[in-house]
Amino acid sequence: MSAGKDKRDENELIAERRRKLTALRASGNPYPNDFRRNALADEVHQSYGKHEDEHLRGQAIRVTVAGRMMVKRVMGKASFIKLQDRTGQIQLRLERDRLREGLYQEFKKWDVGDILGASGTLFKTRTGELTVMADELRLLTKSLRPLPEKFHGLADQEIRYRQRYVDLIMNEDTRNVFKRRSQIITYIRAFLDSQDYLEVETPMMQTTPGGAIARPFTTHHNALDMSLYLRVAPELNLKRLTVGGFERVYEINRNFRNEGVSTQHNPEFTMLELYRAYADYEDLIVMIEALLKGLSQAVLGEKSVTYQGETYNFDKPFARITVEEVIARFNPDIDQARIRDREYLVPVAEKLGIKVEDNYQSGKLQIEIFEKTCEDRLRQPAFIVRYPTEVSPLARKNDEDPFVTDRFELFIGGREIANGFSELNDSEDQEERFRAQAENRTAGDDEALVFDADYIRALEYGLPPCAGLGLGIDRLVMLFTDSPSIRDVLLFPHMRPEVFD
RNA sequence: GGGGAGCUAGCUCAAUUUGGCAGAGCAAGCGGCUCUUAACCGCUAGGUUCAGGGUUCGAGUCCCUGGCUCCCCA
Repeated sequence: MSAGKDKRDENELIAERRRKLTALRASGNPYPNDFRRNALADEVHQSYGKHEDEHLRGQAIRVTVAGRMMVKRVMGKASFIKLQDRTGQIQLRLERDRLREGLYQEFKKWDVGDILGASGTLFKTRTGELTVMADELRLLTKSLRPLPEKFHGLADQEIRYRQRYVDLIMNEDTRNVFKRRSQIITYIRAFLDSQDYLEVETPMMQTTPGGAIARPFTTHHNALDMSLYLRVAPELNLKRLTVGGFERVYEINRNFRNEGVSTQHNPEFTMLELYRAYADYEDLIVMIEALLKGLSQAVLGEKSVTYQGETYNFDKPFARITVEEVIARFNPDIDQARIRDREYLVPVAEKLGIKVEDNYQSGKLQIEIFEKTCEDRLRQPAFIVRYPTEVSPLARKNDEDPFVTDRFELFIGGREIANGFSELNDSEDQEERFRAQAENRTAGDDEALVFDADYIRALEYGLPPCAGLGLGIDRLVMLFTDSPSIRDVLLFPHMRPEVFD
């Protein structure tokens, strides 16, 4: 659709507007920046919407507004138009005889999409719509490209994503998604700041991919002539800061993972990651429950959220169940006594269509089986706990059962929203885990962790006992905006390049 | 990576079982109209049907290749 479209874009409609622009240039500046408004659409509605017409006219309340003209209805010597600003729309009535000589004639040549400023007094129309009777009117920005049709608006998904500016002009729902996204992040910051967390920023470009099991992007630094990775997680740096004495830190920022693109995945995505000293994963579970409950209340005004027709409740403590228990629950045929037996699990996994690699031990097999058979059935908020040590190279082993770690993942609506654990602060144990990951990497697993000698050195100075958490902001925003695709909550989702010829 | 759906005027969409003059509404231009709400009335103009190739007397439609988007699966 978009390929090769640019040339034809210079069509008659644009040519006509360009002619108008040329005429405007001849008689003045079509892009002035000396106009200042004193009212926003929503403020005007809030302050005066309830007053009667007679009262409004008696008060002669003057306002000066500005915005993009979204509606233009000319009826001879009078018109109604609507201006849209960041708060909404306000109607204006223009009458030829109330405006400067000749201005109404000029206005009739202006187009929907142009940005205007106007002053006048408030009244209400016969149908009760609060309206500004304008006596001053200026063109502030000439628009050259026609907006989508006023009734259906912009529906083409591709254009909505590629030309988000048009989507934002046309679709209030889109504007509301991104306003809510901002509210959510603001709430999270306030929540953490109130608990004395320190917000930090750590490098996005690193010499190792960072602490997560994921495939990285690589880039190149020209002056230093060296390869760099875009981080897959800030985890190791944030724990270095915890070693340094920042006992409560967090970062809300981008991670980059070189994976497929889908309704759930974008190559760059936003995570909250936090670390808290003298706390374990159970403390974080309690914290997340409080965070989500408070967030829901703050953003939606209630303690539950309805997503794609299904309602999730944040009011009660969330379910907690171990990985092995949840596998048993959804796979009653599996022999629980042999759930750590690799020889037993391999054929079970293969029967499920899982491609079993030689280096998969029973923990990895458990997780593959879990992902295949359990994940999307976890609808109400649930913490899955005790992840196998094999797949948790940075998490603390459980004191009683070293096969598993003190780790959880939070699932809502069948999707992983958060991942957290008590941190591994035994440098010798960590060194062994890195070596195991390095072996996997040598065996061809390009998602495996890279041995990070400086991180071991940091741990050797002493990482206080602590717990850490990663929470996917995009997925959280999807949940709280009822958005079916991650692209709907990213202002500029990743797209293949548009071809301009 | 595999499967399915889609791409027609600036926008939203049509175009008959089985190939036969590519249309409407909005937007635009001109004219009319001093309370409209997708304002209304009249006239006019607007097309590389995603791109390239093929079949055919004739292709938006059928076939092949490619591009981009969406959805499902891995």
